[in-house]
Amino acid sequence: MSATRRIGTETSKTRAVLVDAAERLMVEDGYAAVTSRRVAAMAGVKPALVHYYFRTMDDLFLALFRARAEQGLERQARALESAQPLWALWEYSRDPRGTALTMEFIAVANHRKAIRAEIARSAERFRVEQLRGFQNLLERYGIDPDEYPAIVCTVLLSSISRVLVIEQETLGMSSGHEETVAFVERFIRRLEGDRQPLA
Amino acid sequence: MSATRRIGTETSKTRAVLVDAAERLMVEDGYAAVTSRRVAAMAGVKPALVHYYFRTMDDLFLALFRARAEQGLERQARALESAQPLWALWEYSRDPRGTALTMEFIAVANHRKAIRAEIARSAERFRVEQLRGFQNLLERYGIDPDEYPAIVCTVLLSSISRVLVIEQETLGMSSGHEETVAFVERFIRRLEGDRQPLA
DNA sequence: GTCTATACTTCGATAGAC
DNA sequence: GTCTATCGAAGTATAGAC
Repeated sequence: MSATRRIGTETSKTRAVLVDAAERLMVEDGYAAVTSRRVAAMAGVKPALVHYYFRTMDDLFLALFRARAEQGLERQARALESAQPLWALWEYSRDPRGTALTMEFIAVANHRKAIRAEIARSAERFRVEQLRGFQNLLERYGIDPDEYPAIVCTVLLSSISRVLVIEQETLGMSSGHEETVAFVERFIRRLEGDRQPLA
Repeated sequence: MSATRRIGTETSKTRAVLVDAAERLMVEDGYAAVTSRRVAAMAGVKPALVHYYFRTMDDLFLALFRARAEQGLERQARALESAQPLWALWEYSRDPRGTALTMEFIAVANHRKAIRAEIARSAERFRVEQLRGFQNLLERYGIDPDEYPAIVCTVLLSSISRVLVIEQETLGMSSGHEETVAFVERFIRRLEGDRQPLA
């Protein structure tokens, strides 16, 4: 391995295509399916090109993770600023694609130490941002913070949505889901009324 | 592949050692680390022996899964029959080892279709058994089933505990955990009092 | 920027000796 | 029951031509 090995630019169109292909493989077939050969095949290029844009496969995983985490943070911020923040956040958290990706990355974290730190840092940031939003919200809605602390609401919301999505999407299992969704939405409705259709 | 290929007995001592090795690898390094070579190395035998006891690696995954699922169901049943069922179930659900294994199997399910059905069936069984226990419990404790349906309690308990364990064990992340645990245990304490030390 | 060609590793699986 | 030996497939990664 020479120290001067060439690497493609980060703004390349092909690079973005490779990241998208990696994402599709990861969501549909699991992280073990994200190999240079299969990513290249899905993108319609040759495997060597993957290594031209990403020195190692870890670099590709990290590029994908960072791109999606960035988008996720923005989406969460928009949800918190919307007219019905709880509804918006609940819907966002139940998005199957994002959760499937998150779960695969957590699995990756279990055996690629280089990636674990990045994921942990990002997860922490999601939580902190969401907590900040919840603190404002619960105060606005007049919730007693001793009875329902904002941080607890944050953890509960992500826990419930995540497990529901995993069971549904990955395992095709849904017993108790309808009732749990109704239970959560009863709370939200009490605070924000019925969900208004988006403009 | 001849149709008469030899296969070792299910009661073999070595076979059990191989299953244990597979479990350790899976928990510590993720499912991708469970290869015939590495399992054999950890068990102190040669790779060919793995294929003598398990025709394919899928067979090994399934054997591991079934064995642990069986143990888990028994443990859950004992928890539900104990003096403080909610406390016992809560503690059982927060066991790190079991959850790490569960998460890896869910990741496996995403790309090994043969294993998905088995996991889904097992998860369903856990839920049904726990639901049955909760229905008795909540009635005994005088909980209004319209306000807190047993099935919802079941889903909530598994969701919260699972996400807490993943974040803690896999990512080393713990913000909000203490508060969430306190929140859950406040409910349990209201129904079953303080946790009594085990005999 | 993309390719061909290739080195090296690890994997699943099997046949057959002991 | 356990081993040696081995095949073919698939993986990561690199050098160098175009």
